[in-house]
Amino acid sequence: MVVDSSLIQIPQHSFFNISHQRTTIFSPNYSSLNLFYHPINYNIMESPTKNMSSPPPTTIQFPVNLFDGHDQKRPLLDEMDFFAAKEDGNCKDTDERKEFNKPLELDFNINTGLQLLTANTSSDQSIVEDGLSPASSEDRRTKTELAVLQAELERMNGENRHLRDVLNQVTTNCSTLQMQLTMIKQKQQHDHNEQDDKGEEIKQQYQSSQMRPRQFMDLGRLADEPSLSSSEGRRSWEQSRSPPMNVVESGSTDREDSPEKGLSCWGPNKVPRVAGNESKSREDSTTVDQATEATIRKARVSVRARSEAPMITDGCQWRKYGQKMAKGNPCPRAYYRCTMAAGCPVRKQVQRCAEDKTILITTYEGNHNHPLPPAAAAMASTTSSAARMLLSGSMASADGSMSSNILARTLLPCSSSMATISASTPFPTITLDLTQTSNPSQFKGPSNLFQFPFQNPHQNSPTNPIALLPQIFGQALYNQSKFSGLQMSQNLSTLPSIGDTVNALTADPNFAAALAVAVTSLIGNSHHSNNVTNNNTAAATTPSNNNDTNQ
DNA sequence: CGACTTTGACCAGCGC
DNA sequence: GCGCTGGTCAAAGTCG
Repeated sequence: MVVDSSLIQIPQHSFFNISHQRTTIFSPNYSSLNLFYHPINYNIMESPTKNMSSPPPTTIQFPVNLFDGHDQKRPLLDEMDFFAAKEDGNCKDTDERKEFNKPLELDFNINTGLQLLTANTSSDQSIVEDGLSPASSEDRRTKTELAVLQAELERMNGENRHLRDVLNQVTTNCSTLQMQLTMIKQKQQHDHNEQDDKGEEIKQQYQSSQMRPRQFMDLGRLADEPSLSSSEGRRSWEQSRSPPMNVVESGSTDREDSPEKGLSCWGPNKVPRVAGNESKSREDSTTVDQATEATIRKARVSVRARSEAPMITDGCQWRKYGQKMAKGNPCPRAYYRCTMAAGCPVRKQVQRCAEDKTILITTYEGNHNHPLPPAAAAMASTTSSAARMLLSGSMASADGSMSSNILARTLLPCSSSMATISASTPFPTITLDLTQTSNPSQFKGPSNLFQFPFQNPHQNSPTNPIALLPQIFGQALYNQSKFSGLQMSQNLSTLPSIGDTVNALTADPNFAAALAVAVTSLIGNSHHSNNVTNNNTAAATTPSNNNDTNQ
């Protein structure tokens, strides 16, 4: 509602009572002034912090800042078409309106940049002191309660966010410890078996079968526990042909200082350079940190997901720099590098599965050296965690691959068979298979490590496996085939914070109930409200477009 | 015109 | 040493 300051003039100490389609102006001089909105031109300027598409609360009172330099002896105003004065061409001028137009010609300034929900309480106080009706006092009390509830909402929001961060950190640490414990148990089990009555031949077979996975295990130790680096692990690594050996230069890493930091967002590093013979002369001088860094960089996370789109959207910006026909696959493999920051070493490969072309295989490699948007951070966190679990993994099996029970439980709580770790490739690779149907009820666990940070109402089909993808990856990996890139980018850039609010509101039923009571009490004062208004009011009250909140 | 994609060339590692 | 393969580069083309 845009009120031109030159249109109407209302005496001091008046205030508005805005309800749906009607605005009542209470004034000591006038009994009441009812202003009927033009339904079609219902356009209210709200605070910039609020959603512009959300209509105001159904019933709002706000003081009117007046200056009265004109005739106070105006006729008693009863009702008027609020838009008649501005839209003469569109409205039929009744005699009644013409009567009203006379006083509206007086200059008057109403600031309706409506801070409707954060009204000045001091002004409210002045209203009370000016001797208002009991009904308005009741409204003021309701309004105050609403303000208190909003403050409480914000406080709980922040608290919820903080607790979730803490929970994620604790869960991550727990997962790491769990894997390390399992690693120790398995090692002890193997040692015990070796000490029993197994012959040397069996022992050699076991060691042979363990060779490649042990590389990862030892390197994982290097990554997570530099002080525990074993010479065996280093030898295994140095005997490997993996390119990380050839790392000439490696940037500093923050992983040693704070593993959680590395998990929350891929830390910075420099682009390692592969330089054949040159690096060989430096092998002896290669530090553990460099090997670790190279290992982290070369560790790959492969995501299998059904998608008709040529590439899944993960929140990052990618630039295609090559395409090759891979052996044994009629579909070409595309190479992308991250372009969100100059020199970002992160790259990914996108290729369709040869057996099932509806499956899109995306392989990530490297660490981002720049801040990430929330959606990309969620993705990066997931893949980084997967890579770290891979590098610290101990779930070795005799066939060269690793069973993924623990990894699946920790990384992908929704499924126990989605994650596999492969040692058959030159680089340690973890594959997250999201093409399998999983039980959506398993997502309901209270402390999943990778809770979906926000939801998209368009894709919450629990029976659709692809719909589970964003829930796992914070929606970053969602198949974009059904949405435009613009829409998705907007969602990714704006929804996380909204999602936090949504989660905060929906997570606590008591809070939701309290909020519902507050909203109901607010809108209950309006007798002209309809369902649409109620919904919009709730949307304007809650700082998000919460489609899932049951109120 | 800048950003991006395409595509052939180039390089390194590996197996024979 | 040669060929194969994966990965990358960079010039040319395309697009908005």
